[in-house]
Amino acid sequence: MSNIDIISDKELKKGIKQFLETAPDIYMAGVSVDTVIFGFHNDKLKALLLRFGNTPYFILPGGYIMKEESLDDAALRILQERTALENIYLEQFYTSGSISRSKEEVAIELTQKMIGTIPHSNWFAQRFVSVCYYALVDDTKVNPVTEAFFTEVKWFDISRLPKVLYDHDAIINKALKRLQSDLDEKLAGSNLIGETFTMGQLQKLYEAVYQKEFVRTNFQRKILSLGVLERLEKQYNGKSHKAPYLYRFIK
Amino acid sequence: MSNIDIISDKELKKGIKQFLETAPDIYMAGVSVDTVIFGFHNDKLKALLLRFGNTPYFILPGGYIMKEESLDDAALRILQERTALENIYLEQFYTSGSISRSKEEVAIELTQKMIGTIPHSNWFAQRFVSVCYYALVDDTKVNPVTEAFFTEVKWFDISRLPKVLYDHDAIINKALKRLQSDLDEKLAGSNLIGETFTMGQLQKLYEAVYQKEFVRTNFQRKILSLGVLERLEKQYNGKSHKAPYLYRFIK
DNA sequence: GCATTATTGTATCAAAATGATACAATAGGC
DNA sequence: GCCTATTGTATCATTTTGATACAATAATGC
Repeated sequence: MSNIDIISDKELKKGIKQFLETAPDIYMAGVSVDTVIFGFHNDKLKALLLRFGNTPYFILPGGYIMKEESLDDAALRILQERTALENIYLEQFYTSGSISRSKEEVAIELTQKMIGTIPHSNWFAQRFVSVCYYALVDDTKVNPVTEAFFTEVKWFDISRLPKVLYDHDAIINKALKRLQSDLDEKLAGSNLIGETFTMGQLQKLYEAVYQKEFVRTNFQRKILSLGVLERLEKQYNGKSHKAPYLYRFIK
Repeated sequence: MSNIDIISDKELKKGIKQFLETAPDIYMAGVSVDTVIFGFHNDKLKALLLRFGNTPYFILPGGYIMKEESLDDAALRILQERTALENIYLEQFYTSGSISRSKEEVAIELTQKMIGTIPHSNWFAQRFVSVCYYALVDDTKVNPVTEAFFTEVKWFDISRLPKVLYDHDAIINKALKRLQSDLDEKLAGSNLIGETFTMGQLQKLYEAVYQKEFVRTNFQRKILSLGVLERLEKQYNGKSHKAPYLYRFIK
C-alpha cells in the first residue's frame, strides 16, 4: 500500500479542530456520502475500506456535500480524492437513514478517545443521512490516498470483510446486490477489468460478482451471443496449452 | 374527491408562518422525503399528485423527517397522513440532490406569491436533498387528505401526467422502472390489486405496469407456474360466457 | 330447448434459450 | 513426437417461450 502516512495525534487533533470549524460554512448539514469502491484482483471482488484511526475497525470512504454541489458531483469528488482516478463508473444505490446508525457506540467512543468530546450541538455531532454510491475501478490504476482520521486504506475480499462500523456491512451487501443486477443490464463489468482480457478472466469476474460458478462452455456461448465483445489476437502467455483469444468490450 | 377544503389565503399564510417557526425544532434540516403513490384503477396505473396552491402545477406528496425518526418511518408517516392507510408497501428507490432542483423558478415564484418572500437564511429556503419512496396502495381504501399548501389531491394516469414541478417527472419515471423490476422479483403486485381477482384482471395490472401487452394464454401459464397463486371458486358475473376463476396470492 | 356469442382454461405445436457433455485444436513441456 | 492443460466449438437433451388451436361454459335470444 502506498501513500500512507500515519499522522501523530497532535497533528490529527489540530486537523480535526480546523475541519470542525470550517465545515459548517462549506458543507451541507445532515447529509453525507458513502462509497463502496469495488475492484477486481486475483480473481476476487474487493472493496476499499479505511481504517478508523488506529483501531481494528474499518469504514467506507465517505465525505460531505458542498453547499452548491450535486450529490453525484460530491460522490465523484470524494472518489477522486480517495483514488486519484478520473472518469469513475458510479451508481447511487441506497440512502441510509436509520437512527441507530447515528448512535454507533464504538464510533462515538473512538472519536472521543481520539479528539475529545464533541459538544452535542456541534455540526459534526448531529444526525446524518448517508447517500450511498458504489464505484467500479480498475484496481491497477488506483492510488489509495489516506487522510488524517483514517490511517490505512486497504482492499478487502468481499467475502472476508473486517469489522466495520455503523451499518456499513449491510450497505456493502446492498451494493453487491445492485452490482449484480447492473452487471446484467448495464454491462458494468467493463469497468472492473482491463481493456483486453481472455474469456477465462471475464468468467472469473462474473463468478466473483455473482459468487457462484458458471459452466465454461455455456458462459462463453452466452456472453458472445450478447454481441458486446470484440475478438482480438491470440494471447501467447507461455503456458503449454492452446492460447486463448483476447477480447475487448465494444465501445 | 373527498376531504378537500380550500383554505382562504389569510388562513394559509398564518398556517405557513406557524410551520416555518416550529419546523426547525421538529425536523431535520436539508433532507426531505418524496413519495410516488401508485394505485391501479380502470385497468390503468395511476399516481397520486398534489396541486400546488391554486396553480395548474402538481407535485409529489412529501414531507420532512423528524429529528429522531428513521427515513423509512418518515416515509410511512407521510403516507399515512396523506392516504389514511396502515401497512403500506414501501420501497426507497432514489435520492434526488441536484442543485437545479432547489432552484426551481416556478416553485419559488409561486411560493412568493402565496406566502411572500422567505428570507434566504430561512430553514425552508435552504437546499434540500430528497429521499424518494414509492408506495403501492389499494386505491379503493385510500382517502386522500389535503393540507394547507396543497389544495387538491388527484390520481393521474401514469401516461397522462399534468405539469409537475421540480424534477418530479423524472422521479416518477424512475419509480415506475423500479416498480417494474420489483413486480418480477418481489411479486409486489399483490399490493395493487384486491384480495381476490380474475386472471384477466391480474393481466391488466401487469400490462399497466409494464406498459405493454401480453399474450393471454402464455401470461396465464407463466404466472401459474410461479406457484404463488391460489385458485378459489368461480366468479359468476352475469356475463354470457364461461365464468373465470378467482385467484388469490398465497401469503 | 338449442344454437349463438364472448370469454376462459388447457393443449399443442415450433422456436429459442439453457444445461450437460463430447471432442477437436493447440502451445509448450518433456 | 507424445503428453498435458486449456480453449473453442459442436451437439445432444431439457426447459422456457411464442404462437395457435380448441374445448368448455355462462348467459342470450329464438
